[in-house]
Amino acid sequence: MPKKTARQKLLEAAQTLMLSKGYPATTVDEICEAAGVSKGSFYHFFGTKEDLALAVLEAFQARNDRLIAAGPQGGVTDPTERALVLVDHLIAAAGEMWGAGCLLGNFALDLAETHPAIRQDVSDRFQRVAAALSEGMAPLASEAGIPHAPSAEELAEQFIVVVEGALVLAKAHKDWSYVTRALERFRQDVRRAVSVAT
Amino acid sequence: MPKKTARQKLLEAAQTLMLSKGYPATTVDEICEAAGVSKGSFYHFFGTKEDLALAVLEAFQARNDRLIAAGPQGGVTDPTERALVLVDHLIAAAGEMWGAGCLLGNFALDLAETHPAIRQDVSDRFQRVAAALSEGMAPLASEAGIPHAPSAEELAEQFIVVVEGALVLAKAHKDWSYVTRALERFRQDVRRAVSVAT
DNA sequence: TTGACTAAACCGACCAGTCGGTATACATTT
DNA sequence: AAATGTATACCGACTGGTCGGTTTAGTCAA
Repeated sequence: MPKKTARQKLLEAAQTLMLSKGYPATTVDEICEAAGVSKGSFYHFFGTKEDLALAVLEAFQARNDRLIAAGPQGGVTDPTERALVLVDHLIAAAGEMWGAGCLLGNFALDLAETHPAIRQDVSDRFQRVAAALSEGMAPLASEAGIPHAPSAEELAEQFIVVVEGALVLAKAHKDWSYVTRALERFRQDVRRAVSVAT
Repeated sequence: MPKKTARQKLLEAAQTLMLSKGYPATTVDEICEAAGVSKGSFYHFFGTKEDLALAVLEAFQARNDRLIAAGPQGGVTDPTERALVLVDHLIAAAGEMWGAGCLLGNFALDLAETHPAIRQDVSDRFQRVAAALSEGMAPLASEAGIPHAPSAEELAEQFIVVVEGALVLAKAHKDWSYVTRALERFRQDVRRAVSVAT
């Protein structure tokens, strides 16, 4: 069982570098140096740079899945309340999940046209989190007491849209508060659309 | 009369290529070939690839400014109505403005860490459109008949967030309808936040 | 012995940027 | 009107360096 170090260090170094500079600007040599690992090792573990990117994507989303599942919404019994707690938790954990950016969004913009396999992988992963969030937000949709209220799928989709868009602005302005504000507005929009106080 | 051909063709080719593949993956040779212009010409007009990127950015935003200004909101007298017409126009013209993506967003994610000058330029341009939209949306903020209603600045910021985020998803899924839906939801959110019917 | 791993030299493709040169147009001089 | 100067547009082979990836030669632990 190949375990602990080299591969893991490569994944972490690659994630950091690719989040900050993007995939094309991150060189294999650079990743190896940052990980303190030889290039021979790199190609022992990953067939190509693209393979590494897919593995990093997997690790990135696995971590976020864990962070979402670790929220307090599990302990809430009332369905509507649980959905609202989920939204609050997503917002509270945003820094941990996307503090350095979102690999899915970065890769989508960078590689959609040039690396079809990565684009497909990113697309699938977006679908998966959309489905998961949609399930968690379902009570908010059935609750809807207002005309043109969005479905659970729409709420989930809009959440992802807001996160990705806010990250773009945060990076452009080097100011993470764009994310905080955008998510807070999303929170208010959801509550208005469903007519829940606060 | 300003000269017509080579420089202009380079700008157009570069815009198309950079929107689709991103800045780093777009080579100078490729731009020259697409423009039907020699490399010598390229470096006659632009000092570096980065200079070209800045020029393309300028052209991109100039075009969008024109498209926004060309909307029907100018002819509306009632302030609130005019602001709502502006929002509708932005959504209607989204395809023309961002049908192939948004250079500001692409560059922000791609180049923020590696090309400080471009990042600064993008940041300034985002600020500029935010200010312009904010001015156009001001009546909606003062109208606010609902608690926690967003300010005009917040409305403008959220609009940009939604556009950029939706473009990320559209590219990931190769499906532009993500933009249409996200903007439609934004429209509803705005009207709810300001309590205007429809 | 075998399989995980290191170290570094190496390769071919490719890339941004350079350089020497030609072409045209329009002045200025003779 | 011819000759000359000059500024700008434009060309494409070429250079120096970088990148992803390979190869070789070896280390170390189970």
